[in-house]
Amino acid sequence: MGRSPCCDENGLKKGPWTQDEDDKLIDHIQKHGHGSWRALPKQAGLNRCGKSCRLRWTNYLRPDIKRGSFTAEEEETIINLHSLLGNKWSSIASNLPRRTDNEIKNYWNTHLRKKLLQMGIDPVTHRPRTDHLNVLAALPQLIAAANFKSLLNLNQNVQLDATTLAKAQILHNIIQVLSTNNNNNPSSWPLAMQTSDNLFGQSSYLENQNLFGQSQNLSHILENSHDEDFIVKNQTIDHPLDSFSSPMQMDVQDDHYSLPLLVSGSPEESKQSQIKIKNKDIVHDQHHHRDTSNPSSTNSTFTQDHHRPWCDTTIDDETSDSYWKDIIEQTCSEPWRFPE
DNA sequence: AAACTATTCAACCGCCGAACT
DNA sequence: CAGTTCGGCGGTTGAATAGTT
Repeated sequence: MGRSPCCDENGLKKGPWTQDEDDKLIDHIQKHGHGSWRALPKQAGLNRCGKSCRLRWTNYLRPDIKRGSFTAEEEETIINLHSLLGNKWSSIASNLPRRTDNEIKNYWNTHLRKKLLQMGIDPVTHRPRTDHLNVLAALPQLIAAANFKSLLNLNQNVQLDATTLAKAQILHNIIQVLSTNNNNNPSSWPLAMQTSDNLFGQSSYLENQNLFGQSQNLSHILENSHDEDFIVKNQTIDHPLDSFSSPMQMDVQDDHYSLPLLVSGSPEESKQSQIKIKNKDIVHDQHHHRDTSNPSSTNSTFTQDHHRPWCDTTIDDETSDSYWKDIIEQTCSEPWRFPE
């Protein structure tokens, strides 16, 4: 079956639409409706194929289209629906009044997908990534988990592999530098990072014995977080990044240790709230009861990525060790912004 | 100021299923 | 019933723009 593309017809114009073409299309549809898209171009005096006209109308000229930035609610809706529907853009669009599937698709590919990746969430499965990038992206959660376990005085005999340790060391340096450079002067970071001789020794969070003293594998911490010992009700724990930010607490309720609910604002809102860490940012996701045997596989959606200095960097699916170099470089080139 | 790189998004491409002939 | 047409969908492209060196 199938058919040849309608635009293969001789002499039909392709590419960006002119104002004159737009006017003709709008005028024709307002007067006669679109009827048969194939017949429309000739009737409207357009040297375009019907498909091109339909696309132009449905994605751009239609009067009921809402354009501009996506609201936080819209973002949340898209992410939630995408976790349920996958790349069913038309279905997702049907739940977002006045937004087109094309716009949602573009927004996903250019903003939301990256945002999820930066949070260590696989944008396809909507679950935490399991590759080494996840260790970085989910660092706050991982470290919090480690601290949490330490608080509970658990003893674990788990090997920490050298690679993970090395990466954690780099991250520790980064965070330590951030914590000691409250003047927002990124130019001082590289030197500070190079001269940091305080590896694992005095950190307020990395001196955690379970994490480094007893060589607790980071991922294993989460994998084992369903242990009964790991379940605490109605407690809050200090976030390990407290040393350079306002206290962040994890709400631990209902026998769940929850990863952050993922809700994100529009680009404008994200800028305003970037790097802002507040207690409310991490909440128990009561709407997504995940498998408690694997807390890392939360089905929660995204909230804010501003608790990472590398939040604006792009992390592709393809990974390599050079990534870590890039992380350091990017971290040092991007100013850390503190809560206002 | 120019060259280069990264990002955005409008538009196109190719495929599919339903309707039509 | 087979072939054709059509509308719709998701993936991809590439020009325009913004940012960086």
